[in-house]
Amino acid sequence: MNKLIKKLLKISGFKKLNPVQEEALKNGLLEGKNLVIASPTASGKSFIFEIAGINTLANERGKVLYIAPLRALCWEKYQDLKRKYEKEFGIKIAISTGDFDSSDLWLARYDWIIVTCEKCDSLIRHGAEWIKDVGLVIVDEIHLIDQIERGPTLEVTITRLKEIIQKTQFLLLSATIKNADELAGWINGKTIVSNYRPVKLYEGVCYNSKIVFLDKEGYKLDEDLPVEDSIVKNTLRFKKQIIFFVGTRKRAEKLAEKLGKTVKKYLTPNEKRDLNFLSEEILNVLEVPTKQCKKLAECVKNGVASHHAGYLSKQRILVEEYFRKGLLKVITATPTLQLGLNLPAWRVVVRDLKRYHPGFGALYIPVIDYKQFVGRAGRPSYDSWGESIIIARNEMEAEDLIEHYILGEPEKITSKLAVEPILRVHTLALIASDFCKSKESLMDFFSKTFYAYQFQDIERIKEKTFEIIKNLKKWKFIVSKKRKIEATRIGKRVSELYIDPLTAYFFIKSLKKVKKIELFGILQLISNTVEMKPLPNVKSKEFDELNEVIAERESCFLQKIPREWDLEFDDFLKSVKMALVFESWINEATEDDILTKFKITPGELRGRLEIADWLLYSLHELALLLRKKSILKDIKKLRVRMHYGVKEELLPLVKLKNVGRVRARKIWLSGIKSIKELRKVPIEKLSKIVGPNIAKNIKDQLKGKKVKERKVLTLKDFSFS
DNA sequence: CTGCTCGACGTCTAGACAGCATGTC
DNA sequence: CTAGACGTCGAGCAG
Repeated sequence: MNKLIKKLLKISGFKKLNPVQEEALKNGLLEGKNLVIASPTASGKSFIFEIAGINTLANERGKVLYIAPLRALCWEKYQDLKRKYEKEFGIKIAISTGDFDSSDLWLARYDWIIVTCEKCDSLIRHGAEWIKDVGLVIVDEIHLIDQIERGPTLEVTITRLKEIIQKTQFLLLSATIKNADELAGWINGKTIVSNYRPVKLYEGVCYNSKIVFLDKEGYKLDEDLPVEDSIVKNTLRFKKQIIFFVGTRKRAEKLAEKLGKTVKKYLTPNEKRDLNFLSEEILNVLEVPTKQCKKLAECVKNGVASHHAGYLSKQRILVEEYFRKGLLKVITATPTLQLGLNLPAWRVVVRDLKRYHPGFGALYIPVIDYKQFVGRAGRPSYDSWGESIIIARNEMEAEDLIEHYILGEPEKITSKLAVEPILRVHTLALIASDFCKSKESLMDFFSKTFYAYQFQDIERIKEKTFEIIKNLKKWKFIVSKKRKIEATRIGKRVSELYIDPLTAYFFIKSLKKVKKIELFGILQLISNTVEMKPLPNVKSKEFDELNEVIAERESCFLQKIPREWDLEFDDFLKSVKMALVFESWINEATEDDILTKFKITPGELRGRLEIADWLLYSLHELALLLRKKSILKDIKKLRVRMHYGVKEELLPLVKLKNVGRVRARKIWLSGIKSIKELRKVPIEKLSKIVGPNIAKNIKDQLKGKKVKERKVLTLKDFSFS
């Protein structure tokens, strides 16, 4: 066996290669052959690309580019690779995602670069030179190319990479899908399909108080408990952990609450003590805990936690960490945990197999999703096998579910490229980065996509693209000279800002119209964009109130108010609600106020504010290009207020480090209303307001003249645990 | 008159990427 | 064309 592989095996703590890995080697993994590998989670796909990556670097075949769909996944992979290989092989590993960025210019100096798909797209648009030096491209979770929202970006990004670096090796990693061959055909490579798992998985069904497996003896359950409880009881008797997948957030929270009663009987005093600490930590993530935080904290005391996107990421990370450590026994989750993330449990229960789709009602989830869920069953170094359980109502249903999910074949994946908004974004991007300079070259590009390969026909795309080009011209983002198409200055900027050209068009239209700025109007403008969608629902009770707001503030709006019977009215109403939420935020409402009043969870609010920040920045940049000097300052101010969630009067105070909305308000209330006054206040008095440490810190910051020190942030500064 | 239970009816539903420049309680 | 859990509100009943 190759010396290098031996060394890598040792580092990763494996004894020998598994069948999938052998297969990959046989098919030219180290010889630069393109491969599609379709196998279950935890089948050792990571190790395959690690071998390929290190080999590429060792033979100086160029950089390695790793693309994953989630920031969390990138972060996990980054830490893992760094720990294992950076020192050992003297290679430099970098991460570049929306929240962590090893400054783009420097990326050229790194050997192995980890990015999200959108970031990769953005880097290409900004013309990153080092892309040319990439010798191996690894795309993780490639089956997401099927997703309507983000798949096309992935598809276009891969196509562009293929065009820029034609000799480069491509390694596509996928969940088990039906048509992996098609993907392989597209990238002109070979397919490796396998069902190998390092830990044996037994898939079963639960009905009539028993769990039945296909190829293993089942369990009899307590009949006097609800199903979920008796499954948990059965699990805890083996001293094992379990994850439940359910359909909605509410159900996840509810189930966690319910299961606490059963779980707490199995906790040792030590565990109870540790859980109380954890509970406390989870409770105090916010200035004022919301009802939701309190509920989660209560559950955690019993060794159970729910997990979904409505929580703050810090809370989620805590839950994941302590489940991994074995302290938490049960997680009830929505599909947040579907992808990647190393969070296995001995047992996985898929409780809700139907999910609601607007306009279609409740539909069964795809087999791929089911397989991804149960892929988490079995912790490689702890369990000698894993178990997954579907909950059925009766024997009849159980048989159907076994047939469909356990024995069934995963679906085909199909290209979703012909979807308008995304095609619009990419058409402009292709033109703006001079990648395509005519209709013909655009069509030539699209003919190299997975869509074209799969359907052998790009007529639909052609039609849509021509329509899009017409609009982009109308909006003055592109111009055509003779047969050539070119982006205008503003078109280029729009493409770089990574916003939908349609959003940019609305922004520009509004900016041209605006004379005096109305904050509410701006807030509504950024709320009614593609980027902000899907907007939180308007409850029927809120309807009247919102209509009143609309009437009262009629003059604020930058867009024309649609009529109640217009199609856009629904979105308009939602955007007004969103604007009200933002307004409360910058008027210093707490997260709990917002949760109570608008039913928007802290996690969701945080997410929206992030989008708002990005859109406000874009709005500012467009105003700059339009020479709307008079409103630049106002937009900037609004952006800062949104960032901190403060009224205008606190703006001077939040400029200080370690002073956010809470401390700033405290200081202000004590009568200190400006930096000037703050300088005069004796440190003793300030200590009483914000505590001695912070007081000293503030005073130190004021010592220096006006010079603001800029710190170059490295990733070391972000430690998660 | 008050407080409770029950059922009919109505309501609501998963997730998360990007720009830029850096730090809350 | 298609679901199902949960909240709300009013009716009906006991105290």
